[in-house]
Amino acid sequence: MSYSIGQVSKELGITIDTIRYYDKAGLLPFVNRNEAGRREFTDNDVHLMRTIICLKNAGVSVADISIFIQMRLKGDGTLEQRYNLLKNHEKNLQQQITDLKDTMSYLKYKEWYYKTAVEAGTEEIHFVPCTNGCLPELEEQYCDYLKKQGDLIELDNFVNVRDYRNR
Amino acid sequence: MSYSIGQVSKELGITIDTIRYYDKAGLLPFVNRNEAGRREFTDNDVHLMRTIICLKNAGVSVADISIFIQMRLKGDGTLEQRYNLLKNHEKNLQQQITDLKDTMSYLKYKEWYYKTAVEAGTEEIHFVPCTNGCLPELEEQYCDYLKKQGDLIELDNFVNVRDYRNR
DNA sequence: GCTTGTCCTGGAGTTGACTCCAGGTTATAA
DNA sequence: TTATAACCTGGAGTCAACTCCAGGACAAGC
Repeated sequence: MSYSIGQVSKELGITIDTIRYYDKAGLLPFVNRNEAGRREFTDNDVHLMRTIICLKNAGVSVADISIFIQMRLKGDGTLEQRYNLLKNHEKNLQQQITDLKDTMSYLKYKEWYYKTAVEAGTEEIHFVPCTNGCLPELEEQYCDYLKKQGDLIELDNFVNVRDYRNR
Repeated sequence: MSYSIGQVSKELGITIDTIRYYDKAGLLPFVNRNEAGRREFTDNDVHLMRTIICLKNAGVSVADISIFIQMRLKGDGTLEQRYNLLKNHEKNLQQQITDLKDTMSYLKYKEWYYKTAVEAGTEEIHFVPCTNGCLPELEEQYCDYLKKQGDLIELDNFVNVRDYRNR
């Protein structure tokens, strides 16, 4: 049993053009063709493509994934290299996750900022009078708000982010 | 006290060209110039730029950040719109974090796959004999490994990801 | 006062990851 | 059997986000 490019496209949620682009870029050397030259994908091919998409989601470039696939073709001699490549991308990924969490923390602070401003009807409640600069105690006020909410995890995270940003 | 574009560049870890690009794109209408036409950044400007970089890290496009900044210039009438814009990006961000965590889970599985293959000296230990396809019980083996390690959180996450992928 | 460094603008070039198109072949359904 | 749907290739186009460059102005150290 095999699948056409259109079926795989639907299954994986990526366009036909993208699959062909990946093929051109050397990401799919394992996909066979029928007599007419059309691609025929096996279940295993689709599984491998899920791994490729996973690496993409992890922020690995098409060029790097291509290197990984080329190593795969070379056999067992490259096992360790492949392991190291993944380990490296795990580090990147961990950093990305940390960054996004920090960004989220900051975003929540900004949401609080705008929620309170909307309630007050003006942004000025956060400014030093007669300026466009924020009050120095603003972040402290937000911490108090988090404490009142009992959100100690977010509080802890925000304090870290704030320390970093004001470094 | 004010800073030159070069100082800000170092402070924020982005290039001078990128700062000028952001300015051209309408992200920095608040930055003033001196008599000679050079940009002079205040502490508050730098603080605002950190927020812009934060939004960038959250995956917000330069065009969307520009909209946000334009709303800021329009004053209190846009407070609610700004809050909603942030709330929307919070959703995106939460999705990104979830995706990255799932990707991480899958990456760890692949690392285990390669670690065991390296130890065995060949990738074939994971294949159905005489094929290039993986054993159907492979993921189960990994689950057993996680259980033995006592890593029940990762186990739980991996099972979810696996269910989704094998949907 | 001269050299070297930092800044300015407008605009062109680059990169990565697609996305689209022309022109053609094969498969399927009425 | 004929239309239309799905596939093929090579190559051009697009888009976002930079990145670089030419040509010129101002600043700072010696």
